[in-house]
Amino acid sequence: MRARLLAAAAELIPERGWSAVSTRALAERAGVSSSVVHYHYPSIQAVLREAALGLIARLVGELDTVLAGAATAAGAIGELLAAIRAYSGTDPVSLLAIETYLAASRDEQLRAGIAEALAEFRARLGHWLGEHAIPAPEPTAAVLAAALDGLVLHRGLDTDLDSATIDEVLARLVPQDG
Amino acid sequence: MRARLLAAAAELIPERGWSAVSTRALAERAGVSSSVVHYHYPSIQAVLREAALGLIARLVGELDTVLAGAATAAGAIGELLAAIRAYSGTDPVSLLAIETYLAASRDEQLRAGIAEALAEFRARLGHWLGEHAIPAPEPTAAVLAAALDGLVLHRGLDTDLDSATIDEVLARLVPQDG
DNA sequence: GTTCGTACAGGACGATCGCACAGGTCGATT
DNA sequence: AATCGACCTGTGCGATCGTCCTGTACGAAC
Repeated sequence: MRARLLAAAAELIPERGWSAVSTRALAERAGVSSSVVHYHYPSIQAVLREAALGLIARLVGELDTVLAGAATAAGAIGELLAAIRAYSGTDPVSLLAIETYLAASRDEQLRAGIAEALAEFRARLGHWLGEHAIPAPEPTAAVLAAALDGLVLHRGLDTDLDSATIDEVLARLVPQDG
Repeated sequence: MRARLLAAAAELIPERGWSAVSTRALAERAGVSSSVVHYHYPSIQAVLREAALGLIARLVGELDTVLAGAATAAGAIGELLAAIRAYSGTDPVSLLAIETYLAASRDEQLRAGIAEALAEFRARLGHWLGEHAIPAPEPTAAVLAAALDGLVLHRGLDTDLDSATIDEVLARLVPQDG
């Protein structure tokens, strides 16, 4: 039942906004009484936090499988862009991620969790870039991660952001010796 | 008095979150009765929308003065990074901007307004890049704008993101012939 | 067969929400 | 002096909020 509550939270946060997810709406979506929420969790915030951090962790975990499909650095950019192509900036996953960024500014526990996930993402990406002879791998990973998040953010406002030219521009970030 | 309400909204949106700004809190911050809100505006959403779009427009307007201080493309990157250095990702302006992005997904009028502002930002930046012989200026401007927004977003979680190395990495986006 | 802990339902608490409406103050107009 | 419109206050409506409290169904333990 905790899983059903978490799934309901993951649906409602993008729909209504973090601070507008109510106990009753959450329970109704999960198909249970509103008392169940406070039986399993001390507060609404705790449900939202767990649901959000769970999704973020899954997103970070996807990085490895994405990078596994790329041989060159430019190829990795293409793979990364292809991976975030599913996130239109208006889909539930994108919105939930951004909502979590914001809620983290008002919830220290959430901030710590998401900061750890971001650090892990950058560390893995930086390690991969270093292995593929990209100069300054860690800062490059940081800029790349920020650019990917920013692109998802902007794609919610301009759906033209997935043109092929974006790939070429973003590939400038990973200069190859050859 | 409308100005006082808008100023109060600009304070409260980052503090509480878009959907958690109430009529009474808004009125109290502005130093008036809660009825004043509905006297000047048809709804709370209308106040938040006007306040948010006003701030976004001011931010876009800053671009020209920033670019005016740069001669080369790499110099422009430095100026842009210096300009967003004031936005820590946890300051009111950053948070208000991100809140507006999110609220736009639930408010078509807001979405149209912010999309127009973003288009203008990219057009101006793209035009400047084109004048300075950067290849593919428009897509470069789009990626650059996304990267800047993403960097602000991530700086809220990792304050190390303003190291000098970021400048060099981001400067790869604007290759010069020489 | 009785006891007991777990997992749920239902209802009620005071607080707060957006919004509407009736009155009141006050400078400008006639 | 009377009138008017702009602007603001106070109050109240019904709805919804988070949380707590009281059952109750039910399988496991003994």
